[in-house]
Amino acid sequence: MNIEKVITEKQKRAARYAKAMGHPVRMYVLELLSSQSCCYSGDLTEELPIAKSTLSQHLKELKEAGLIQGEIEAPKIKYCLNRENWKEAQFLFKQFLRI
Amino acid sequence: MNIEKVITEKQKRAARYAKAMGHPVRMYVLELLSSQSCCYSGDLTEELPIAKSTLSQHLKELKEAGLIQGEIEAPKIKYCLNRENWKEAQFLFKQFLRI
DNA sequence: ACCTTTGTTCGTAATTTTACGAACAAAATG
DNA sequence: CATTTTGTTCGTAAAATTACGAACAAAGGT
Repeated sequence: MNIEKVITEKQKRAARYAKAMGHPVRMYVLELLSSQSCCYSGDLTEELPIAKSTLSQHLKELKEAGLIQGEIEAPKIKYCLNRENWKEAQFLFKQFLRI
Repeated sequence: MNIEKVITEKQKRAARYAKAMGHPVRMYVLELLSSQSCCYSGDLTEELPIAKSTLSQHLKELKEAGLIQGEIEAPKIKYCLNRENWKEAQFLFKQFLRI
């Protein structure tokens, strides 16, 4: 009854993405990026009532989960969805939710 | 820049569901329930290599997020998806992921 | 060169999550 | 009525999450 044998890789990947989506601020960022292709974190700092260090942490989590990526456009950083992983997330949730 | 004004209720609901889905064990349970309409937590205890108290905690979280519900069928408890909220989750993720 | 802008990292703190075993509760079964 | 089955709750501990401000780093503008 090894955990590796019971829970599939797909389930783990889906859970990983879900976890990253599991905070209102991160959900906000993802939804923004899925609607407008990219944004600067400065915009987010202005819009969201959280410290920039906190936002930075949330963006880092989204990056580590593979859902977004940042591109330096000095002195700013342009964030976009990571299209490949976004597609995977779409696929996994589609299957999972049967939609 | 009130948090309530920036982040929508939908985003908060979606994040709440995502958070509940954000653990492999809970993902496993949800996927099982979406595939077979119901199960007994005893079955889960046998399948999953975790303490029954831990499983109970995960089921409680899924219940509190509104994704599942338990029905007493003494001495067991039968778990099913909460169809209404599951539909809402489907809807929210469908919108969010654009699928 | 200096200053401003932009964003990360660090240090810290409070809270939440995850996990376990032991104890407990409820109810069926012998 | 004692025992077994089933699952929750409690106590505890370790780790992760969330949040902030201060300090720092990088690079563009003056």
